Amino acid sequence: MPQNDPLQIQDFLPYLLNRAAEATSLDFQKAYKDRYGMLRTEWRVLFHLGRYGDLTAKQICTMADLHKTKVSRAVAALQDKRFLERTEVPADRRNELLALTKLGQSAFDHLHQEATRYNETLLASFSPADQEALQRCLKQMANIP
Amino acid sequence: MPQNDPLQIQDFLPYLLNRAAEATSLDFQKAYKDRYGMLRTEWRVLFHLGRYGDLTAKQICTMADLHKTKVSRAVAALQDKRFLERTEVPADRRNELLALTKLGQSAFDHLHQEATRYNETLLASFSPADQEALQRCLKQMANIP
DNA sequence: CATTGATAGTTACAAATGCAACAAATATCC
DNA sequence: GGATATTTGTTGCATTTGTAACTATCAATG
Repeated sequence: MPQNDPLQIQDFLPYLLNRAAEATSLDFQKAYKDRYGMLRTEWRVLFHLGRYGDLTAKQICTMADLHKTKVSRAVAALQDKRFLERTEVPADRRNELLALTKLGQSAFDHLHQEATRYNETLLASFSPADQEALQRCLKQMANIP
Repeated sequence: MPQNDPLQIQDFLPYLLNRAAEATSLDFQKAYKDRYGMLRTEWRVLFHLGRYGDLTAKQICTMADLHKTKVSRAVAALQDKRFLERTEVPADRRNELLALTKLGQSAFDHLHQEATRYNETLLASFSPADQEALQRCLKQMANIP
């Protein structure tokens, strides 16, 4: 049984994933930070509402695996910026349904387009087989179906 | 030219990478957080010193792509916990060479073993081809040679 | 060698995060 | 139907991070 070389830091997946995540996130941040004054979590929440329709905060927590505190503050910030509105759900007044405003919708439309373009550019440098392997492995590690 | 489906959040690489990075990092954190009281950046710095020998803070900044502030604080914390010592470099007194203590070395030995095991377990669920594709794509996105 | 500029590292302050405690509404169980 | 538990969401406080300003040392240029 051969003794392998000692693990290098750049082969340690949590490290490698963090570096790749930070590099790409900081890169894409250029699309929303200055223009819309959003933070990363706000952009994530906006994406969910724009792409998947009106949701409650709890639903976003579950879908995005975000802590309710983080979502609560992102929602408040998006509301301050007039990107979304809350409407009470009479059936269960603990819930508040979150919906994008016209402004929020147009920001989403633009950013979703940018995200699509960015993603395509990133993926374009990999072979189709690599793209497929990458997505499959990442989803498994992230516990995403 | 076919119009693809609108991009899903779980196919957006910065998001997917962040989720995978968080999931694996939180998982591996179990190895060092309670037992050694380290934060993620401290563990990273420890790894560099243990794996690559004595380094200056600046060298760690460059290698790990970390801001000097973060490294400065991680080094101070590791020093407080007696995991490393600083020695002045007479040739250039701006530099301080960082070296693990016996305690730091033994923590590294243990954690490096844990990291190796953790990494192997993670990778074991992927085919060799997938493993190779994953590492290649991640390194490219992270700008790591 | 004196002035200016660059580099290594620290610190101060503001912003963001995590965690626990909290309030309000609903569900459960006797 | 009333006590208790659970769920949704917010708030307060401590910790962590990011940014910019700072100190100290060295390099370069006249």
